[in-house]
Amino acid sequence: MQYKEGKEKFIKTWGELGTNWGINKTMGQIHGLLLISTSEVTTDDIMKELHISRGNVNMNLRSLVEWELIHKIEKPGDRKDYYKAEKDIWTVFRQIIKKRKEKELHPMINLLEDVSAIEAKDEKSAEFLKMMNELSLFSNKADKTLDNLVSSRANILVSTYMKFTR
Amino acid sequence: MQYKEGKEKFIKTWGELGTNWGINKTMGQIHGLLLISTSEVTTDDIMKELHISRGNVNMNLRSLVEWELIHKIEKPGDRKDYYKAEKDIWTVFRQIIKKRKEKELHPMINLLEDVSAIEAKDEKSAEFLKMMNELSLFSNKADKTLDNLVSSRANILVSTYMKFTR
DNA sequence: ACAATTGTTCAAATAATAATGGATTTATGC
DNA sequence: GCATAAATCCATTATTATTTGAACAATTGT
Repeated sequence: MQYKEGKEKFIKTWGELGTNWGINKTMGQIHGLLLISTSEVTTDDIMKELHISRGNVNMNLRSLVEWELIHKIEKPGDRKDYYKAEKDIWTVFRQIIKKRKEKELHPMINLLEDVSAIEAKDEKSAEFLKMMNELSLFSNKADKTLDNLVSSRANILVSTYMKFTR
Repeated sequence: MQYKEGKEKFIKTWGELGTNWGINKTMGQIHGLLLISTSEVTTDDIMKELHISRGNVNMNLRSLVEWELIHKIEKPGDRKDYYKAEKDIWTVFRQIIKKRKEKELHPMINLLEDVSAIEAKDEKSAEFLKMMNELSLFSNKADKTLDNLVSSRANILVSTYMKFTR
């Protein structure tokens, strides 16, 4: 396989993967492109490479920066913006977990707390409360577990471990 | 808050959550409805409750059965199909992990293996291979970790643990 | 101050995804 | 085996999400 083919396959697949992680296809493709770039890239580089419009690139770059998956680099004496990806995979993973926790887990935890306020006056509401309680226990446990994963030095531990288990 | 309101909020939120987990909105809502039902439900029950068409219910019930998040129940002397949800949250979670692993992680692992076949003949391809290797290490580690999570008796352990950490 | 370059916004167009509802198939009781 | 009820399929329609591109704003060098 040639480099070019591999690159294209990777970008395509990375984009598809993104759609399952709260990252849309183009956003994923841009991220994939930056991940394998040896140098910083500009909006025009991306437009040319992925055949997408300036507006699209701009919006998705903003999202990626917001997710802290890429970094903007301003060069003195150059009015272009340059971007480079966070290349530490573990950090990328943690960033995504962090974002998804905010977007998904927390609203659910809040909801479960809210709806626990109903009265258990019959079988239906009793069953409902029972399920809400189980979901609460689970969600809160998951929240804590993910916090550990994200905030801890697990980074180093896993990176080291990985070297021995490939 | 009344039961009815709580129920509606839960179903709505569960549906929205689903969209982030490879489960579409309606599929999530049906799952939510079954999760809090005290008895087995039929297609007509769901149509009435969620105001959606028979075809839609049918398609999504099939997906839910395929994901093993709900079970079909056939009653002798009754030609209707009944459904009930898997109510053990840990099992639900494991089922979703299992499905997503197949759908997302495995294609990625395969891709990474494929593209590792390119030659490292210049800086770009060397960098590319380096990143593919890091992603491989990470993906394979994740795969194994999730396997443990899904297949092991962690079920019992976590359920027990959860009782003490709420 | 002006021209040139780059970045940003957003309404409209397009594409992707999901839902409908009628046609068809399947299963069951009589 | 026939009538009927339920399930399934799927072409069409509706909805939602994404992309475009042109207008506008910001920045910098001259």
